Amino acid sequence: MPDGDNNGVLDARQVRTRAKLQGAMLALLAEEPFERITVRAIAEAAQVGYATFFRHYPDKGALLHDLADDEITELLGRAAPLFTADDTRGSCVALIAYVAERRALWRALLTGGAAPILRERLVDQSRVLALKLGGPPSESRSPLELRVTYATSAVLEIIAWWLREGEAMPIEEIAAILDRLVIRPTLAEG
Amino acid sequence: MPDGDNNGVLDARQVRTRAKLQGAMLALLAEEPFERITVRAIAEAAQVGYATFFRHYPDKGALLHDLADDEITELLGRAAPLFTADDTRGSCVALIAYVAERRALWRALLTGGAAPILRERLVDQSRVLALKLGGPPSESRSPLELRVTYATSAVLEIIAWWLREGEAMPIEEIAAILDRLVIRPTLAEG
Amino acid sequence: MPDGDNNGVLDARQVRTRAKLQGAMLALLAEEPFERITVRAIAEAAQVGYATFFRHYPDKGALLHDLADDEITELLGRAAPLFTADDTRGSCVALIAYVAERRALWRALLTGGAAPILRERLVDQSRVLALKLGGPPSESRSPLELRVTYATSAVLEIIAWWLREGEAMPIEEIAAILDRLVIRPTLAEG
Amino acid sequence: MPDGDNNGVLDARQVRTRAKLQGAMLALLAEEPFERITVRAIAEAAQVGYATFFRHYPDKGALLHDLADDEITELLGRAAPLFTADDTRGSCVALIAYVAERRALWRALLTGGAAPILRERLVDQSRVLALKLGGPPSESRSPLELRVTYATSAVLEIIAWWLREGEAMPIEEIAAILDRLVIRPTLAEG
DNA sequence: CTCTAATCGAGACGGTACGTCGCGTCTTACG
DNA sequence: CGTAAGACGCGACGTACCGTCTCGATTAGAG
Repeated sequence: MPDGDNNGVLDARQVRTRAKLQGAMLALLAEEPFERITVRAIAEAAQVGYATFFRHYPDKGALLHDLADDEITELLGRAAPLFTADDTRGSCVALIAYVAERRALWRALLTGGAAPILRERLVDQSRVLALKLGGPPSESRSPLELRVTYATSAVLEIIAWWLREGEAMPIEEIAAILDRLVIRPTLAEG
Repeated sequence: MPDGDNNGVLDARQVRTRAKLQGAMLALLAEEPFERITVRAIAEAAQVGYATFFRHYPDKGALLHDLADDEITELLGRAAPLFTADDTRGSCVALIAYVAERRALWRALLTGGAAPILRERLVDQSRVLALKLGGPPSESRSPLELRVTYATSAVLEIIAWWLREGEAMPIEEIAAILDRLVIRPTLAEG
Repeated sequence: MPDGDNNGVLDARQVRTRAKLQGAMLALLAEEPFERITVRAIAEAAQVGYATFFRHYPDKGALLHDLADDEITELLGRAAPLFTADDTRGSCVALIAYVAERRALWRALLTGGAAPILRERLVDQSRVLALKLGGPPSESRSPLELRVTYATSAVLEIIAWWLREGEAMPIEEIAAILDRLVIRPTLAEG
Repeated sequence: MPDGDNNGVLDARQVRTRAKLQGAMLALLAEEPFERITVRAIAEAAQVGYATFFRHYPDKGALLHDLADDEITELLGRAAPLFTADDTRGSCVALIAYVAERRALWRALLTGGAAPILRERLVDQSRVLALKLGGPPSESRSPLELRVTYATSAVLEIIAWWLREGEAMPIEEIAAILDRLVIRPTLAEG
């Protein structure tokens, strides 16, 4: 939750400023690694005073999370059925289609300089979610934690590859690959 | 290749200093993310003058690579058979056993703050290697690039998990999981 | 002259606000140097909105002058007889008695953080006044400017000392000292 | 005593840098009030990196004191005889002559923006010195503290006036005025 | 075993980004 | 519809780290 939140009521100016900052961050992420993006560059790209940045976020990481956290939650919601639905293939298509809708955002987040951070956060959230949903106390051949970590990471890797280099490949095809390479083996292991 | 290289002939003092620097880097990596490790901290931990660091490496990234590159090459050499040998299960065991031998090193590199950097470098090297070995002009169901990216990342994820949290699990077991979750599906896809 | 002046006619609210601001300034001056008093602190101490300050004064210096200028004029009016009256001793007593009446104000102004500013302004005004009154084209042993500067500064120094540390000393005594140390020598010089 | 002092042993570079900083401070003091001189301006004028300033002084006040304190001590040493010697007139001449020798320095310190700070420090030091020398337990007509405060301030005022506006006036003349206006009345009071 | 050249410890320095604070302006939401 | 609250642009602050540089003081390894 962003800083300076006044009971969720934001001045119109604040809304505008945050939108500008988030846009600037996304734009810069497409160009260089997160660590090398300076707050000054963000402020400049956002056409916003340098100090103003800190009136909204304590550091650039907070801006990234403000950007990403809602999206992560949404994505995880779409990914959960992969491992619970009967029609894994269809779930894969649905997941990829969702990412495709927000292609620009996810390309910046997953193929840009923030990828490692996003990946870590997604894996963490997946773990939390999986433990909550829990399944039966695991009589599977490998620990739940390992399977979640693996599956999340692998799904992201494949999506990232597709966003980065496989734009020519149709959604159905990448979804099928995802299904065969990751989802089915993981389910078989459970 | 490190700086100050005098035809590959190193003064005894240089050898000592570099060893100290590498040891310090490994020790620090276990505690905090690579980005937050300062050259000053490395020099201090290595009991070495600050400027001395720069006589050996242009920056801390170079030190990390000097540390890691030989290991990466070695690891890739051990990993290649996974996808070529008949006995994938045995290859998995061999790979994991190798990692286990150098547990301290690989734990620092794969579970510490440098993990994203190492991962990226390993994936890159894998791709280079795979394209060089390059099987027949691919009649497989998914692009070689994708399979390499996926497989490398997945193998690393599983090894990292094992080093981080699965120390209780015997080598054979984690190797078997690796085989079932990653290697066989990838081969099936090829 | 303060801002927002509407032909010298002030809304009752404006009068109240300015009084609050002036009171706050005086209170703060007793505690810390003028330069370190922030407009925010003044507004807060005055229980007034931050922006409201600027509706009354362009900056904190203007508030100080609004506070001080009338008093300075009054004080100078009382001080002028020192150098013109026959009974210098009585004039000294009158001057000190006047300061004593407004002890709180003058203590804040002369011994607090604004002292250097006040001193400079008083010396300036003295000079202006002296040149206006300007005796005969000076056949004295030292320049009028020097004598005025010296005398003003010295009178202030003595009054400030009395306000700061000499509260035990009766008005007559400090007045006598002032007379002997400053007034008589200055007149003898003229 | 300046910062970073290593047993009084200074690197040649440090000596150079401090000299540059002090020169820059003096130059700037001649132009604008101390409070409005920025550290950035000092560093730039001294042709020195901004951060380097802080390696030598914690703030601009410390630089000013480093500049002034030795001079203050020296000046006080020259001023002490004023109140102890038989020949007050000669002592006045000696004092003014000393100031005249270092005219540039003292003009910057006493007529520039740092004047209030210098004045305060000088008065403080005078008080310390006077209490140390401390004549007989005072049977005088006014408190020693008051006389010291007055005399120091008055001497400074007269010197400052001379440096600021009275350059045409010969040393002997201003010394005589100083003697008549301040020294003799103060001694008479003691 | 000696001498000479390299390496080293120490740390000052110019530079750049940080995050904070205060000013004075200008917009906004609310009464 | 006016006014307080406070967001904003600006720019200085003091800090941290980078990578360069100069000093002497060791110390290795060639002769």
